[in-house]
Amino acid sequence: MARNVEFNEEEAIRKAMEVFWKKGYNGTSLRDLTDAMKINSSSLYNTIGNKHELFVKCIKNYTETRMAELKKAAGDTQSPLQAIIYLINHAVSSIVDGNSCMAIKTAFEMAADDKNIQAILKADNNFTHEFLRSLITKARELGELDADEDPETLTDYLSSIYTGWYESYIIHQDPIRIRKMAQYLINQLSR
Amino acid sequence: MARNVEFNEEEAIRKAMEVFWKKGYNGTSLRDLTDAMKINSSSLYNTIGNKHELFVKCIKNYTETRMAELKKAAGDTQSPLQAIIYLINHAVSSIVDGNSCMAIKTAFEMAADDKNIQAILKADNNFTHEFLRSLITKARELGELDADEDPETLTDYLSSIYTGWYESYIIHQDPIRIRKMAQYLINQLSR
DNA sequence: TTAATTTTAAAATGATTGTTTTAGAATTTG
DNA sequence: CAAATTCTAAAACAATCATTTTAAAATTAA
Repeated sequence: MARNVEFNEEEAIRKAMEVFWKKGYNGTSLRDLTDAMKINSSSLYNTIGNKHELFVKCIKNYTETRMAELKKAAGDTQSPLQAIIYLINHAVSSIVDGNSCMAIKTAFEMAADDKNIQAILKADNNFTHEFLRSLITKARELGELDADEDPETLTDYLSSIYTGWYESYIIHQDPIRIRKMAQYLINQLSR
Repeated sequence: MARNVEFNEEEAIRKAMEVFWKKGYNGTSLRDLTDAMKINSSSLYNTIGNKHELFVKCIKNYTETRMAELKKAAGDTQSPLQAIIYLINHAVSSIVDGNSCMAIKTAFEMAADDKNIQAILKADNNFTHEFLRSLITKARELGELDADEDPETLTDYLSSIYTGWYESYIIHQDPIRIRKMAQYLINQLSR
């Protein structure tokens, strides 16, 4: 009948994601995107859709990759508290690596006005929440963690805490500050 | 010699700030601005400057207003710990009011690429830091706060913690979650 | 009042925005 | 191979972008 799509859609979306990640939705032009994806705009509109639809695919790709990574990290079932500490240190590493989190940037740029985007971020958030909560519950059962607060709140508290660390790093570019805040948090949990 | 500027520059900047605050820098067009400011673009360019210069004035206005509010709140010198708790609750109120913080939005949208903006946010951050640190130091001298961690780190920890609460509220729109996280933090400090 | 000067509104600027059309090259299936 | 189909590249699209120009209205000081 006819030929197939020439470019690799997955790879093209990954390229587009990098651009959106760096420049934000409104800061990215369609030419920025097609340049990075190395495809013509007609191909883009034929196979993927318009700018907004492309962005949705990118942010979904981003959150799904993160969820997969989290699942993988779960495989190493050390003690639950150690797993939590591992996750905190993992966050620290990605912060001081310099590229800010795309989900956070997107939340502040778009989620208040764009219910579609908001729902995607919410799903991602809920996944992380579930994941963390299960670790916290296990840690309490094993006596690794105090049982003085309800686990839901502690989960919320933990899963939102490092957003401010990203902001701090953007503004001050100081890895030591981030590491110290993380250590402070870990000390709070461990005692 | 010649006539004076007709419009009130301060008020015009305040109007512009509201637009930037809501839509971000890249999401705001010059027409959005001149419509809100109720001035012609030629007047804008003659008296204030271009879009970026206007934004700088807006974000400066925002941070300066916040600094003034913080100074005012300092006047009520209750116990330093009570002052800290007051500030936490103040943050909660402004979060659940719905308008996200302009400084945070700007940090994630621009500060990584725009050193000028970064410096303004850094100055604002340093001011808050100094303010909080002095409260923390006093609280420790009065025995209201444990002296087990260095005050710099605790200050960093506190001043960055509510950025994640803003994000949580944008995504989940749940005031109770924010209040519980704040209460958890206050309990951590007070015990 | 008049000359000098500046502000203003409206229109024009060229560049860039996101998106679509046109036309032809490529590929698949019968 | 040949017809059908769908892809791709390049150009065109109108709309909007930030910014500037034009020209007249307004205000000031002499």
